[in-house]
Amino acid sequence: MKILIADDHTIVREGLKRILLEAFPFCEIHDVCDGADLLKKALHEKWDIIISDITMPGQSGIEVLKQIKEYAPNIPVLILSMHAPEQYAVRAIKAGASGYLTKESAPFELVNAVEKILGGRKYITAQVAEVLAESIEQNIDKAPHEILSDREFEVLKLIAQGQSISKIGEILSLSVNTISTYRTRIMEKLNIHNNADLVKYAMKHSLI
Amino acid sequence: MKILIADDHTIVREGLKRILLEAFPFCEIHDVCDGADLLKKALHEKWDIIISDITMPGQSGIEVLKQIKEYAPNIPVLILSMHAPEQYAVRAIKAGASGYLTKESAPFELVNAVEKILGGRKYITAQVAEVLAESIEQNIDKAPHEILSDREFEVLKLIAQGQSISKIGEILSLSVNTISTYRTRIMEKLNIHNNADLVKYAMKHSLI
DNA sequence: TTTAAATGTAGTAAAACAACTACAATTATC
DNA sequence: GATAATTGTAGTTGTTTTACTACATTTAAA
Repeated sequence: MKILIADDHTIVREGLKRILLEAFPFCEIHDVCDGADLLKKALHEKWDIIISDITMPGQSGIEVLKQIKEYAPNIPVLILSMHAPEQYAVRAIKAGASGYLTKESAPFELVNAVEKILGGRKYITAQVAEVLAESIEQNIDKAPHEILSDREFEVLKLIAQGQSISKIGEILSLSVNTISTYRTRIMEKLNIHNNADLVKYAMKHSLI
Repeated sequence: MKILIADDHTIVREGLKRILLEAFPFCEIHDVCDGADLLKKALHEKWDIIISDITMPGQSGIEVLKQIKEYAPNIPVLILSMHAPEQYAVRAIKAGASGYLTKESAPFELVNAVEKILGGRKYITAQVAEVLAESIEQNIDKAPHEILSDREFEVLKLIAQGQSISKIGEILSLSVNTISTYRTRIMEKLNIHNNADLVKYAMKHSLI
């Protein structure tokens, strides 16, 4: 059995390996530390499951997930994030993840998830199920930022973190103009008129 | 040997345990998941070393660290954080930490750190040393914004309110370049590198 | 009481950004 | 199943911002 782990924190990767090896002593585990490597490795070798973080240098985990799903739809991906499900679970599942766990989960839950996913099923915790259910309801009762597209959301967070427009362009490998367009659309959608309010918005909604 | 680990992410805690047990097979490791438990456990038992995250629910790791150092100054504490040293290392060391590592470090570095600290020394990486050195040159007893000049303070507030540089120039009837210079000086003094952090700073200190 | 640092102020040139416009590909909606 | 809206993406152009540099006044330190 081959498992691929993606996480930018070495300690986390190494910890994960040990947890998984304890449960699956005969599995072969590889790891990568950013989105680019993840994509490369995911497509060039055969894996039984990929376990990936969301926030990594370079492309976000969701982006990479989409690409993996495009080119290798059969590799199941379990997202293991630090963020509460409210923030990313829906996007992750929509992008094709087989499960969404937070790093607050217990190891046995991780192991359960891996087993279930290897069996061809999805692993949806009660918490994730709840936000999924909610997300199906109308946009009316959504927080404004939930109507942002994936890219817009990504850019919102980067701006709120203090990244400049051009840096974001670099990070996402997109034209500066594209980022600028996203920013404009974000501000329209959130009815906000400058970066400062955008930062405040992000703080208020614990997006950063 | 008794080690106490504090981190809010179960997976991280469990991973850490395994890494440490591999290096120190006979040690006894306990773990807690928030600041309150950490403090309680730290003071009610005897530990050879505490390894703690910074961002935890409830009190921050730094807060708890200060309290531990107040009541049990002899227990060495190693801070293991996700944040780059620039952000927290100085505060951590000042609060009495014996070392500051990020989760990007390799396991062997963690083990090295633990060994050195158990030997009664401090473990300071080159990166941390650098920010420490810088911090000495700065005025750290005052709240940073207290060292701003009047004009600088005025500009800080306007920026944090979302005014653009040029608008501020208009408001204060000064050249745009002048405002820009103030902004630069503000950022130098507050050791901040973008408007977003400036907004966060202002919010944190209730300046807006 | 010199000397050094901090403050208030701008100019210039280069870099970054915003505002439009545009268009193909999705995705909703009717 | 056709039509409208949304999303992902950029180019062009004019505006804003930054990064430096500079300099006269205050203020603080030796």
